[in-house]
Amino acid sequence: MARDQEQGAKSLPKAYEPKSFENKWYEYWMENDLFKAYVVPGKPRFSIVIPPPNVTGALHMGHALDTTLQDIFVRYNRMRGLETLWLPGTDHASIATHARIEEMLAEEGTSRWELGREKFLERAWEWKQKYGHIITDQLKTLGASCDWSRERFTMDEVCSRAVTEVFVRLYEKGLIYRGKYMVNFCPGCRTVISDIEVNHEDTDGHLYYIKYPLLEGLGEALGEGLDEALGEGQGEGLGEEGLPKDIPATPSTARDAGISEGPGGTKGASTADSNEEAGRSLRSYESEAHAGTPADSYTEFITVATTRPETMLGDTAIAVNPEDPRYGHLVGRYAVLPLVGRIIPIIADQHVDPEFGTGAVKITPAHDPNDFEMGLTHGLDFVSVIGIEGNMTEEAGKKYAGLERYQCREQVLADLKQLGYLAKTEEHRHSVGHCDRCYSTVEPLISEQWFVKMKPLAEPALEVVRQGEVSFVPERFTKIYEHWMENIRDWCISRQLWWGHRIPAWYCDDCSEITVARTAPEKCPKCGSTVRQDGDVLDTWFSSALWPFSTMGWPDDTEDLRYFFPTDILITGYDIIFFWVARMIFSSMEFMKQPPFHHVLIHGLVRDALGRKMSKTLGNGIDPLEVIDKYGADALRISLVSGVAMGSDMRFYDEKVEGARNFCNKLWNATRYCLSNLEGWTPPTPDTEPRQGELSTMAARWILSRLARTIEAVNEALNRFEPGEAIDTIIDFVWDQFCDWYIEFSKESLANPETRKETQFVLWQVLKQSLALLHPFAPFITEELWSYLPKPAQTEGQPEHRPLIVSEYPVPGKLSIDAEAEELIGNLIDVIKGIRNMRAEVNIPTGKKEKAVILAEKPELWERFAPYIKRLAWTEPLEILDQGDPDVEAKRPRQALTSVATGAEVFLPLEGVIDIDKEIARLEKTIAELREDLDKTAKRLSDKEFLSKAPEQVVDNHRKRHEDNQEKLQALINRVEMLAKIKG
RNA sequence: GGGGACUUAGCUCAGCGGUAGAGCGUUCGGUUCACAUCCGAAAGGCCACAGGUUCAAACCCUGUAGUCCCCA
Repeated sequence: MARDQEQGAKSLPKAYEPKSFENKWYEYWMENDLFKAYVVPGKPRFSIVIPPPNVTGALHMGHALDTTLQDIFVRYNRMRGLETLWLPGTDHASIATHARIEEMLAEEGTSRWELGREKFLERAWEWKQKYGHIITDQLKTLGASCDWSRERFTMDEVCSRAVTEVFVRLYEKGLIYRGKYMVNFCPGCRTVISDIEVNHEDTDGHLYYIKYPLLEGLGEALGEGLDEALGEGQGEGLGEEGLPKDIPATPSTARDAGISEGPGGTKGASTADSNEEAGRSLRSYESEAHAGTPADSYTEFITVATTRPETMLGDTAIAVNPEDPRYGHLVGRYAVLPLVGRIIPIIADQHVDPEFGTGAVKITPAHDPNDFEMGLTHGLDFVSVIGIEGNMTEEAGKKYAGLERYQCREQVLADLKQLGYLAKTEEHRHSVGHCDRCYSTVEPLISEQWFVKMKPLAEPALEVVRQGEVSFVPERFTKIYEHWMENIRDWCISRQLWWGHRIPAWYCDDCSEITVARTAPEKCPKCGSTVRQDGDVLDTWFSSALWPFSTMGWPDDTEDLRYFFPTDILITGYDIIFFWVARMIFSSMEFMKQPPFHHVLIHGLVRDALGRKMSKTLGNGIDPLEVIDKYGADALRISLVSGVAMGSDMRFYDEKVEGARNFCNKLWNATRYCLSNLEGWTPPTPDTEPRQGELSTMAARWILSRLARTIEAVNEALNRFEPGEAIDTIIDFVWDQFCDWYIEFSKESLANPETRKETQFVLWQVLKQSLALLHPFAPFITEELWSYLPKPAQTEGQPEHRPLIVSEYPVPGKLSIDAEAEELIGNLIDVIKGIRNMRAEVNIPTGKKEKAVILAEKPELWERFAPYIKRLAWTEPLEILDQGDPDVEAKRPRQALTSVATGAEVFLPLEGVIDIDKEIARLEKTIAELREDLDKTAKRLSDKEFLSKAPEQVVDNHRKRHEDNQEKLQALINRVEMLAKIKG
């Protein structure tokens, strides 16, 4: 697609119009397979997998940032010549997809239950085929150079096979188990979710104080109701065996319900067996005799405080702290549960906080995680009163069964009040668990689910990070990861959903046999009866955890795996370290015996201009596509990384993109300038091009030296994984050094036939390398401009003849630093700035020619610089005097503005125009500043400790600065004296 | 309750041992033959506070205060 040189600058439009070429280049890269990675044994490679976006999703700023960062490293490494794979794809997002499809069904007046599993899945697949590519298409507009031929979906055949394989292997190893535990149920998503999907948030609520009547002893309770109660109790809770899976288990007691500690189960719980005897006395008893009795029938009470009064229907104990003197005498006695009439024991447990409420708390083992633990420890009964979708169960009693949980709360409160049990109500702020996805209040309840036993898997995942084989950038995230891994709890992986990987477990219709297998068994291997598969699917993250190797064909030993695995880096936001990063690490350690990547680059969140998180509910999200439409993808990309440090949140606002777009326009026009001056010029081949040290103009030596520094700094920043620093370095170079200075200098040296060719070469060289340096950050504009660059005569493997994306990244070593040129041009720039400054102070309009005089140490050097000064400081005529000239004092301008640079004094003779007093004051100000600085350096330089301990380089710098300043100071002092004399 | 981050120019943020930086905004001046999506100039900072380490601290250490996040 390289253009014919003849077209040159003429065909490059005046203004930067990203829309006119961005799509074109993406198509070009795709058509030419330039994103494609090949297995080339022995060749160094770079690989990375995308954090698969949710297939239902639309691109948001978080994706834009994440994608930009990945593309920067991908393109950087590709240009460095590594075989580079960026593997893209999406995940199936069980819950989000369900939400979409079920919403559609609701609009049609039906539901997934009515439709049935198979029909529902058909609909879901249809939906996926139709809309599933939206987000990946959007990634393309951003410029993501993914190898789309390798695109994966977590539910495609390759990935699904890996999921089944992992499930079966972990089950066979005892690392996946099924059991009844306290889990989090989200009524909004209608499924159980894992612990990390619950967000605890302080919420305003109430603390209700409820009086529980005391009984003298168990004897009192063993009235008429007891036998009945015992009889009833035995049978309770077993009923859920025959219930469909979607209805949570409602066990009555730990024993009856088969609640076990299981493998890797809850800590500190004694076994059901050992509790059998001791636990007997801690049971509660249903008692008709006490149900619905008003408070005034009793004389003694113990008051408990609770934030969730509706759960009292499931209370099976009251607990106090064993150290609490207020309650010691009550431990071992019994209380009556108001409204219900259940007789419940008062127990002592050190976990009870005496400071909370009255120091006595009600225990609802089936509906609170802490109470659940206590229930196991003390062998309490488990009464489930809240069921699926947050409605009260039969066990809550006839009056409450079927009520929605908050309605029930109101009812319970009303009843308590009426019967005289509600002691008082207080305002109270407390932590409430919300669903990460739908924000519903999560309901803790006991249910039979599948879990991954985490401890054994966590060990190697911790070790590999501790050993530094996997490192986090920034480093502080290491601690966060380690802390989580060290305190990890078992992972609930079953979900009451249909869209996803169905759990490969089959239950016998006759016996209790569970078969976990890669393919469906025809009959129960134990008794030969029919079997049915578990109805649940796995947590979406279960499949995402396998992403780095499932996508490459595992469990087969594929070429891709052998060559591209493990990947090099993973780039993602800190919000999914636990959900995803941690789980990939332990999965990979278990199945690949090595980490899935070596560096984890963590970035922050993109916030709105006010620093708020972008959210649908707030409506403050900014659509990246709109930004791209307005400013171009390159501008968006630059604005997302420029000036941003890894790991910290950033604010996004229009002005930032505008600045980035302006930079693109700058580059565009700099290119236009270069091209217009390169017409008819052919670049030399590497063997005929001028050497850096042989260039005749100081400016050329200077810009190449600055370029050398830039190349080094950019590579260094990228290797430290700091793209924000890298892009800022490039922008500074292109704008402030190349455009503002070198291009301006070149206007002179191009006009001079002796230096024209050299200048053309340098312009070409600097522009070429700038485009290359910038390409990973702004791929479209750089590829576009690159295509206009003149190409040298074709030789084998010449990088200029390849598209920029697969050309060459500038690396340190080819250009060197030229200290002399940097110093001398630095002085020149100081002189030019000095003149501009003086002119501005006396309001001489930009562009108006004025005379200037330079008194120089090396007049011949300044003669060479004269054309630059004339042009850049609008100076005409420019007189250069030799400091060594014996008549210099006579020639020195008398009435003039003065500024001093190293090696040169500059005068603006404006006789009659200048105000001598004002000029003296101006110079005095500079003198004062210089003196202050001289004091500092003098103090340092007279400090023996500084001289002996500080590095030589630092001492030298101070010395040089001191001397330069002294020289300047002397010149200024002389000048002030002279002006004073003129004034008389 | 435990852990972490942040506090630098009016605003948004870089810098994290050796002369305080950028972008935006502000003020002044500019139709200079690449660019007004621009050019030139300027103003603006006890780098939160208090101690300590060091020849040298915005940067390292210890406290304090405020803001935010994560985990329980």
